[in-house]
Amino acid sequence: MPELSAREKIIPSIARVFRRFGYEAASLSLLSRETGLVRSSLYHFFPGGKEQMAAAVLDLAERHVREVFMQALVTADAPGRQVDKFIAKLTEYYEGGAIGCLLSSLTLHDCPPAIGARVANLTEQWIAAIAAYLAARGDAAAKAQTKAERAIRLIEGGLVLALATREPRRFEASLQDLRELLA
Amino acid sequence: MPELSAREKIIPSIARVFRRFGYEAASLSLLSRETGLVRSSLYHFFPGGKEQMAAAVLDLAERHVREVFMQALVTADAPGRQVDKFIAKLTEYYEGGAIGCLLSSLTLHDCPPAIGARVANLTEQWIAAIAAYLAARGDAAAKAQTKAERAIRLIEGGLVLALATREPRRFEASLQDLRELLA
DNA sequence: GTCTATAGCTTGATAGAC
DNA sequence: GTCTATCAAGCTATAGAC
Repeated sequence: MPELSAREKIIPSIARVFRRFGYEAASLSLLSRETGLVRSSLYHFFPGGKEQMAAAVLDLAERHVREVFMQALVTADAPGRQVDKFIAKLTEYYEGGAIGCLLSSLTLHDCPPAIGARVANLTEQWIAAIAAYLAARGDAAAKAQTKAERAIRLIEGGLVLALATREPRRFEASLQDLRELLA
Repeated sequence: MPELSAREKIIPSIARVFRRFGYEAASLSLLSRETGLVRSSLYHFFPGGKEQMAAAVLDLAERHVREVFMQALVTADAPGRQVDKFIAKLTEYYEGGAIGCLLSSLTLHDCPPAIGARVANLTEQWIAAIAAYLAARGDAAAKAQTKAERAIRLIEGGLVLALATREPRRFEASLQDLRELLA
């Protein structure tokens, strides 16, 4: 377990603010409150300001998709339980449908072009990773791609519905559909 | 065709800004530019400011769901084409996946409690309306409810995916799944 | 690395002329 | 009904002490 730098330690807090408020509304005051650092201290770590903070958050999200979500699909505590583990990690990250997704948070509304491009890239990576898993399981390439896109839609649609109706259990229902899709 | 008041005429423009930018980031400057009215003129129509503008936009959206989307499910140009018409109206409203949904725009990020509550209510109305359609078609009540929630997830998830990857065609793919679900 | 202080702009909202 | 003018508060960002 490598020790985290002061900079790395605050990135999850920053990520939470972006997920909750989106790019524009994630003000430095909110980021300051959530990280426990005053505004100018944030500029010490991120001279590029908000945009650099968002970029750092996306770096972490990219690693999370690779090292947590996709890793769950290749290793599991019990044999044949990869999908269960994947879904457990999703539930954990999205707090059971109580908090939104970076991908939608940052791109549903306007954000700097560079950030939007990175979100698009990360989303494609995620789809490709799920498609690769399905292909390794025996699906034909085209079928795997279609199912992977459907999987992401299930996750994102379930989150939107859960947040809009304030019924987190609707995200859980979405994950049940996801379980069937990937099984 | 009832003639529209000056107030009613600008509401669609206001709606577009909220859909594009969300509640917080939909600034009066943006609303002013889109409607062609200066800020104080907007306050003439909406003394309650942004929150009242959002409420007016939700009133319109409620009517749209009832009078356009749900109406499509009960009347069609050709017999047995209700679902096709419904999907055509969705494509039109969401501009083929190029623009987001009010429901997600307003609630994915923070917004005044009254607005959040109204979005939750509108979402439930929409689910209930689709469930009622499915029940009238012969589905059992519980099955109709599950399928209706799945339908909304398909629409919302497809929009998020289309916007995040800047690939509007992914919304169209989502609507194909919706066609199968409702058929 | 963390802070105080401050600059300069944009925000939501109000007052009042026409 | 549309405008100009204005306000206090919030915003992003910078300078510089410790």
